[in-house]
Amino acid sequence: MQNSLKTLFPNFSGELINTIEENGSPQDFKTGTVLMRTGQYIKNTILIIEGKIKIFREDEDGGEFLLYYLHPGQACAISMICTAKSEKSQIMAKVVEDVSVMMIPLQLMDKWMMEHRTWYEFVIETYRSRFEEVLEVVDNIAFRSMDERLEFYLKRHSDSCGCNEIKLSHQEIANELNTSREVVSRLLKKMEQRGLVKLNRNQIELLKKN
Amino acid sequence: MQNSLKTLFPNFSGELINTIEENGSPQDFKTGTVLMRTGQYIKNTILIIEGKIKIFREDEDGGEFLLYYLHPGQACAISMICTAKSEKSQIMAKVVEDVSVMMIPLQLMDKWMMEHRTWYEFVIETYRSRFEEVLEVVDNIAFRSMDERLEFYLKRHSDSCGCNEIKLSHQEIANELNTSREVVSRLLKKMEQRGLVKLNRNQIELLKKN
DNA sequence: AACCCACAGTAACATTTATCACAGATGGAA
DNA sequence: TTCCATCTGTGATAAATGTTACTGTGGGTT
Repeated sequence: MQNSLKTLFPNFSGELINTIEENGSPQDFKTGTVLMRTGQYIKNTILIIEGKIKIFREDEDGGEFLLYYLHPGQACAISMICTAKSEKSQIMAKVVEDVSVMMIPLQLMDKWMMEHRTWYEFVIETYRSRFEEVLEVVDNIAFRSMDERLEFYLKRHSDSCGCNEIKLSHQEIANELNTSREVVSRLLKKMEQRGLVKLNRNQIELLKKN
Repeated sequence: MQNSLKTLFPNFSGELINTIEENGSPQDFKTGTVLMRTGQYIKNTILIIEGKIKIFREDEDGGEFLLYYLHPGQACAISMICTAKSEKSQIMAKVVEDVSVMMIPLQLMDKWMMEHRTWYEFVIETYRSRFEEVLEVVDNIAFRSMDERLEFYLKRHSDSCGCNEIKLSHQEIANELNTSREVVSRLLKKMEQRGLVKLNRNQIELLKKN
């Protein structure tokens, strides 16, 4: 574990790593677990060691909208800022690939910010990059139509897993883009005709165009 | 000026106020000035003393999309986080009501974060609340249709100015919601029929329902 | 007054997206 | 194999939004 932290968070000082070891509690969660729910109070922040977590918004009718994924070596930005006042969560966090995480009590956040330069930098950078990512999401829904958003979504997925096969059903994709399955099926079919993808059951293969 | 800072940022310690006085440079900008442009490097952060600044995204074709407004007593969250590396701006900032601001060189940010507890808390809180605001924006475009978004937009405006008369042309509103004037006109007309607003030239009066 | 111009209303039409309805395909379980 | 559940494809239609085109209106200018 010590090893994992060191390699996953290479910028952390040795001292900080030790502090994390002492104060954090390692935990595992199965795919499907909801780690955080809108309106719920946040008591911990999370460092991801392994697996994948989906961060999304949910509306009253249960509609979803994907914001971003958290991967190993990353942390939940939102929880890191809800600091002192242990604010309510404005997002949902759901495990999409079995995770192993390090839970860190929120009350340590402020302390560490002052004591550990590398922690401070990590928090700021995490927050900055998440904000940026959300702004990109805003761009997509504000300026682009469904077909472009779908392409962007697929590309992001393949970037994130480093492979060209995306193992998701049309329904799942539709959920994350907050549209309907039929729309996704149709648009994917068009993409296939344009030679951008190859469609199989439960799997979409991205064909590099270049 | 000293007085303004004290009243506008009541949580700042006296010491911090002095430091700001010494290092910041007060500046005024006229309505219409673009303070920050997408892709531009950020060298300063800004405390708003007076006036109003609009923060929005812009696409390749010049389409706009409103994120939020900055009022007196607030600061530009984005610039505060682009800290050390003086990152590029991902947003546009435009003066919509003559402003008087305090410019603070970015290289002081990290230093102050460590030295001034009240500055640290202000930055964190600013960032948290802006993130939250942007998430609300995401909700609106992801889950709501144009008529609901328009109502929300009008309400936000009247809240922000504390009055019920919104002095904007349909065109301006359409720009900020990234739609067309015709659509805004249509929807406003429907709202008038439902008794929610009263329409005048260059002015929309919100009628309290209840 | 005569004119101009930004603003507002509205009809007609195009396009995009959502919804409904159903059929076929695939793979695993019995 | 047979059966069933899930996934996928597709047409028909509805609803929302965007686009084009034109009219009217009010205020300010000359």
